[in-house]
Amino acid sequence: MGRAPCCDKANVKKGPWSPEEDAKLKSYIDQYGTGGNWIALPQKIGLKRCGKSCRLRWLNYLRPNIKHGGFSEEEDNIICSLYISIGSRWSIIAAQLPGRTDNDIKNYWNTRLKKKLLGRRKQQQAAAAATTVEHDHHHHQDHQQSPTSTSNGLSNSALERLQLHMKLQTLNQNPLLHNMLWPKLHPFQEKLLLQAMNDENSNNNIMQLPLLPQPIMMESPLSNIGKEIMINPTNIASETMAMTATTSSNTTTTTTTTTTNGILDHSNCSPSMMNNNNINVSSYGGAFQLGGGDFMMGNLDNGTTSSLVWWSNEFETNDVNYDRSGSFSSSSNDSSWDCALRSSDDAGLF
DNA sequence: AATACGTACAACCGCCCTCAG
DNA sequence: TCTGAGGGCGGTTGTACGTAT
Repeated sequence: MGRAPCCDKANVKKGPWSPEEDAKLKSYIDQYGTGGNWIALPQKIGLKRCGKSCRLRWLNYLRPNIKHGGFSEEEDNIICSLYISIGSRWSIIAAQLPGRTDNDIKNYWNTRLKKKLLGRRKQQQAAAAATTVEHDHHHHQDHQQSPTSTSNGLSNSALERLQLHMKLQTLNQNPLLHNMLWPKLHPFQEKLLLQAMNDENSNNNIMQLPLLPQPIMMESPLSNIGKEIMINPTNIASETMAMTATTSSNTTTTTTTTTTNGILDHSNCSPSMMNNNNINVSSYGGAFQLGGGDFMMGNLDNGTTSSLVWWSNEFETNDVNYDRSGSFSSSSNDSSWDCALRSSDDAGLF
């Protein structure tokens, strides 16, 4: 059963916003706020616009401190690492980049960054030609039938992330991703990726990529090796998770903030992977072991900032598998990290 | 100069989730 | 417990602008 439309489509203006409309909307919200009801807003102001359209215009363009264009290399790195880790959760990625909107990042990724990293499709095909049968150019036509997945069940996003992952492995000195090291794919994951790219006629719709049973070894120097980052119990079940861990040389202080639907929440809910609430930065030379759980992690380290991505199949507690993705960032005197994690359900895509 | 093609980005569509009643 | 309105989100489209032929 369909839903009633949120507004009278016939009497609503669409298309680009005029400066007058912008001014009306901005001055009203500056003065009175949104009132928590976008649908009613345009009527109050006298705008012939859908409430959703007003919301979008405000969030993506009119609200204060919005940045447009001019993405920095650091922002590129964060977007890339988060995309590999959590996929197209643009709102979560945007939350890590102050002043950026999910729409902006999504557009930037689709139109520029993806091409910058992966190159053109023909180049991808050429790279894959040694081991695969060329078929990739059918993807656009596939949209009618299967807009979000390949015939073997891997989502296009997951496939793209795998391709990106493999591509980055081959680029020891990618000028864009300076000093960035990525964990290698497990041979079995690699095999499945190639199979996914080859197997045009496969009917397998439940393909899952297994996780590695051990941490990835890497050689990236990381200033925090040997230190221990304390993480307080955190409500993992929250829609969006944000944690901040602050460390200093010998003493460890922890500030943990969990955001549940925009509301700060410090309730107790410790996932099994965070044994003793410790994230132990082990001597794996950039790989991290976390509470003894099975996980993989990659990092990028430019000397002052390290960004980590990791995923685990131990992301569960109280017999509940959480299917939410989350992210946390931590800062210390000598480094700051931005991390993203994936739950076991999603991890199969990687 | 005209046309075709490519790119960037604002905006829309429609599905999903949350939560109040 | 159920229902539906509103908000959030990702995917997609429309269009202006730039570049190549």
